[in-house]
Amino acid sequence: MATIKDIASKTGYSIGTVSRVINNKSDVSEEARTRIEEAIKELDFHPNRNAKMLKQVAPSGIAVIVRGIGNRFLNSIFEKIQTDLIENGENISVRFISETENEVETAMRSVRHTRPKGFIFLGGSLDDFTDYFQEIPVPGVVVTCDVSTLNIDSLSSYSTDDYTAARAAINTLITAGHRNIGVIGGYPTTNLSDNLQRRLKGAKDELEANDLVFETNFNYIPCPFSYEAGYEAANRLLDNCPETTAVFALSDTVGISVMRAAADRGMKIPEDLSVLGFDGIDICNYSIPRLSSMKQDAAHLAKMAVDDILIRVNYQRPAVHETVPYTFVEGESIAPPRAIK
Amino acid sequence: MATIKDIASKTGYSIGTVSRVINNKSDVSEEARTRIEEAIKELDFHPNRNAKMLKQVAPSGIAVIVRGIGNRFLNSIFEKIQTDLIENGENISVRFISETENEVETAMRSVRHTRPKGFIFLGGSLDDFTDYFQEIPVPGVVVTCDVSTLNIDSLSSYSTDDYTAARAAINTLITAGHRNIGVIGGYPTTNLSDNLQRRLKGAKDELEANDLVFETNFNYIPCPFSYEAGYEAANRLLDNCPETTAVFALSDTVGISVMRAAADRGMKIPEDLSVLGFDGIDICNYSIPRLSSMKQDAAHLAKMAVDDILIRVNYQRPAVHETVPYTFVEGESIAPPRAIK
DNA sequence: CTGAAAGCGCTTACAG
DNA sequence: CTGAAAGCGCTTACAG
Repeated sequence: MATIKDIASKTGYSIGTVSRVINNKSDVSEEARTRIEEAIKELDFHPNRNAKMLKQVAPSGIAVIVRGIGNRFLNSIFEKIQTDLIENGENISVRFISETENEVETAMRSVRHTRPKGFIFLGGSLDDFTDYFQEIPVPGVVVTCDVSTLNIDSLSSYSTDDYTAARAAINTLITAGHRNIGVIGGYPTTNLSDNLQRRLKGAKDELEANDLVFETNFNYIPCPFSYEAGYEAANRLLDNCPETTAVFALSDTVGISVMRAAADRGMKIPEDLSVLGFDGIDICNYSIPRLSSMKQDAAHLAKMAVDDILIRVNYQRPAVHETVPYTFVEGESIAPPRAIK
Repeated sequence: MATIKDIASKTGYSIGTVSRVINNKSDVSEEARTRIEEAIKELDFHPNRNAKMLKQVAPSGIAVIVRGIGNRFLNSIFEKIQTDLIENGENISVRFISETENEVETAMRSVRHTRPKGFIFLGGSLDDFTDYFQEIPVPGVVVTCDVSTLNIDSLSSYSTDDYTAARAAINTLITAGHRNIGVIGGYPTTNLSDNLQRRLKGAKDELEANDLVFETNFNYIPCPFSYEAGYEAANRLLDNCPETTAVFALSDTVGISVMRAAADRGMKIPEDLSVLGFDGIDICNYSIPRLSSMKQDAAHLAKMAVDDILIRVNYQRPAVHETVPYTFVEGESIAPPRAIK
């Protein structure tokens, strides 16, 4: 494998000069640049990144960490962020990690080894940031999860107002005439700054504000966001509360499996059961029936995150925490309950 | 950030000795090991991977390259491979790349920088391997794509027999009584070793063996594997051939959107239109109706790939190319055509 | 504009 | 069992 030395000896220049052309430094003669570039082509030379990073001081590029490998919603944000970043001429490195990994530890490793100028986190757990992010010397922004309560100067966040969106979701069902409403998805913890907890709290508060019940493991069934888990949870809910006429699913994936579970019980959607999802991923528009959903604005979130990091990477600016509007996307999965039709 | 020198001076040992305990070499006294390990904890020292890789000669770990970021089927294989590899105590590094990137170039960069012992490729394009894989000095295995025709000594492959599975798919529809069959998905190229091309060829051959037509852009509509593209393709197909009673979709994603498109045209599934997908991903079991599919055995593919690479990483063995059985998973999306009911 | 030299943080023979 | 030294492939002041 060709090294910088091979290029140097082949062209007769010193490795210092070769290094300068590799890194597009200005003080190199045209002739040197041309000859060295030719040699690089010829020998198929690629600088060893380890050696480069070992010595280089200036951080470069933006590191994106996506927490949730198969997560369609985060994937859709990622695709937009990638496009935006490339348009702005920034190098980008991505890591997809599973929900069980710690994104901030991943980031710390990244800082040590690849020295990015800044981070974008898609998804994330509040606790991970609380424990470690202070130690990371470059700015970051987290998307889909409000971290304003953490008060970390270098960490912005852009998220949907999950609490309000969830209240609106329940309200949509109530407005359609439903009084027997179930909730499925997520897991009950005490960390109320977590976005799923806000979603849950919103559902609870709106139900209770309307004198409706919200009881964990009765009409609220926690579950992970997979089809399988959602299906089981839906069955538990419908076993517990056979009079249920509407379900708010904390994610679209769960919403899809709720529809399936209902169908397997001979219920028609939306006539016998209304279902409302969350996120607004593409499958909503292709399921039968189409799944109504509280849609998070992925494109907007992506744009805010990119603009923010590109500025804060170059200028000292306080972190900002903003919320982007959600929209109710009407599908075909909500109708008034049979009784009042 | 603490370096190996800090540990050395803190403990009074030389950096050589510190390096030995970091790498679990045998010839270190118990006392040295203990004291150095303590210091490592205390100073929160993490070896700089760039420096390590720069010098280290012995390759380590298995690199997995997944080509297709949001691909549910490849994701499901990946999850199993990850588990298998961890159980075997192997370090694993993953890269998710998009279909437009070249997986072999990614691998070459990886070799240069992280020196893995071997590669597992999930998905892939034959052409990329043809051009470059010879230059990679460690063994590899590609999953879902048969590369036996390439005759690269260091490259195994495990795949579904796409050709036969596709013939069986069409045959299933014919057996159900269909004569007006459409095909959707993939793209027609000339590279017949590509797995999608085999799938396509299988469909074509089986149709023609039964005196049925297969005509690109008439009853075969090529399209990328997204809901949106599948939906449009389905509409084109049904516009072209209104008498279609069954569709073979080259992926489940496309199958789902075919069902949606048909429903939007007022067709009932399976009464008016039978749909058969390919891959057997989890959504098949949660769609309404459940999507019948030619299922690839993800768990089996994963196990074969891991066993293969773990052996060939340690012993000189010829590459092997094997095919794992597919299974027809019956859902609720296939019925006889109305006419003969 | 260019070269010579130091050094990034490690690993690895080589001595002892 | 341990240390001293060379060197991995680069970048970066420093001279000139």
